[in-house]
Amino acid sequence: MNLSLAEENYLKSIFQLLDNSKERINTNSIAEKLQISAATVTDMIRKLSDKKLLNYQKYYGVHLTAAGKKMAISIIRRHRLWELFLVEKLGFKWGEVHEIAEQLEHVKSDLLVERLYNFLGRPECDPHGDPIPDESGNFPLQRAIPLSDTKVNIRLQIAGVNYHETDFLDYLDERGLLPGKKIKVNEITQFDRSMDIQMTGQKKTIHISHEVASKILVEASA
Amino acid sequence: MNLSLAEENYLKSIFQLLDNSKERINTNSIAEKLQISAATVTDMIRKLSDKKLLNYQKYYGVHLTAAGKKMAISIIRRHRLWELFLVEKLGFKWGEVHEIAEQLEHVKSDLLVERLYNFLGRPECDPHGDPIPDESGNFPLQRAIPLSDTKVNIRLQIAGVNYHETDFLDYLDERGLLPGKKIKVNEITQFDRSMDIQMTGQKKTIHISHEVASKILVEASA
DNA sequence: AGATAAATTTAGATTAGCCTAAAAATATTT
DNA sequence: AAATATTTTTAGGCTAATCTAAATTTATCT
Ligand SMILES: [Mn+2]
Ligand SMILES: [Mn+2]
Ligand SMILES: [Mn+2]
Ligand SMILES: [Mn+2]
Repeated sequence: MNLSLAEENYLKSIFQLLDNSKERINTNSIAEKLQISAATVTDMIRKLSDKKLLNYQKYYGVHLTAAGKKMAISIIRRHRLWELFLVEKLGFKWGEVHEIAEQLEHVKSDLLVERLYNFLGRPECDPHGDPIPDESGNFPLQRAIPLSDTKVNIRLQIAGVNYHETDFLDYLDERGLLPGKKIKVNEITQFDRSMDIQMTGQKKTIHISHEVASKILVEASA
Repeated sequence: MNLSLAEENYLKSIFQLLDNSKERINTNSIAEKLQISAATVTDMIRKLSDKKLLNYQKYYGVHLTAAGKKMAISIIRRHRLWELFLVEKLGFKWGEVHEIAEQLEHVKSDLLVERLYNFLGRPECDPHGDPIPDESGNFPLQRAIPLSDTKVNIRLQIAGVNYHETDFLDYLDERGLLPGKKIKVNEITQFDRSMDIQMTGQKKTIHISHEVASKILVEASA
């Protein structure tokens, strides 16, 4: 099945909106995510339905078929591999890569993807800590939790973020709060749930709001 | 100026057809190169003419403006950098990369191109020996000549090819006749101008036709 | 020079992917 | 249960990039 750029973007967006939990999503949510009109979405989901990539029930939204899901995961895989390539190999910052990966993800060549995957060392996560599915479409287990859900004095490692706006990524960049970095929460202010955190081997503490902490993902560190 | 994929392909093809020598090229040659109808070409060159990327005189063909030439060179630069990336970094064979580079060349990001260029060591040639223009659009000097134009017993180095069909590249691949390899012509058969060549440090000689020799580019070797 | 051939343009369609406005269906509120 | 609001679909249109067939222009041949 050879899909157009537009079709691929719809599938990817629908997959992300379903979010492994919702049974079906509605026309308007797709329209909003892709910043196009609802009328256009109706046309396209009808087309994708004809191609058996999703199930569409008039007035009641869509969900992906197995084939549609497979395609969506493949596009996400490509996106994340390219993002990692841009950061790891070309020295881009993590806030700079999304737009470029939006283009690169549509390059059609299975061989290319597999070679890129190996070139990058068969990675499990992209620069933002998002999981990269393997060749078969299986996602690696994610055991990261929001920093805001942890307690003080536990050794943690930054795994990624669950919010991808460039401003936020730049904010973390400036403070050195990047994936792989080891940190510890020194104190949590009960009042506003803001926290003082400290990076392993550094004296200085960093104070971040609950809002920020809730967008940083961490896992237990050895 | 943000060009569509189609517009970029027209500019690249027109640049290649003009070949640094022709004053102007005609509608049919573009149609044939891009495998589309002449009527479609007329429409598109009118559009590119409106955008001041080429000069078009009805019934008398086109030639590129400075702006059009600059764009064309930029696309060729991207194409060749990606081809080199695929061969050097991802281990593709030189016959496998063209189609993928046809897609990658249209990814829009100047920063990406410059980072890729540096990642590859600011190269002067793509995997087929074709010159890669620098940031300003200047092509490195090419001093390679067809193998068929050389004499016997001169130390030569393979620089590239001037024919890019996969079958031909595979033929050279099988015989180890790749860019960088040092060779010497042992004997030229007057009758059909076929030649016996030998790779430096190897006993075995390889016999190739004039046709093949005319498609291999070589330069003097130290 | 006139006839014929070839190349080019014009005219009229088509498809994908988008739009707005109006109509229809569903959901929510009173 | 009506009325109202929201969501979705339908209808009709637009642009980019393509096509075929017909008309026109230029080039070549006798
Ligand atoms: Mn991204
Ligand atoms: Mn995309
Ligand atoms: Mn190529
Ligand atoms: Mn191309």
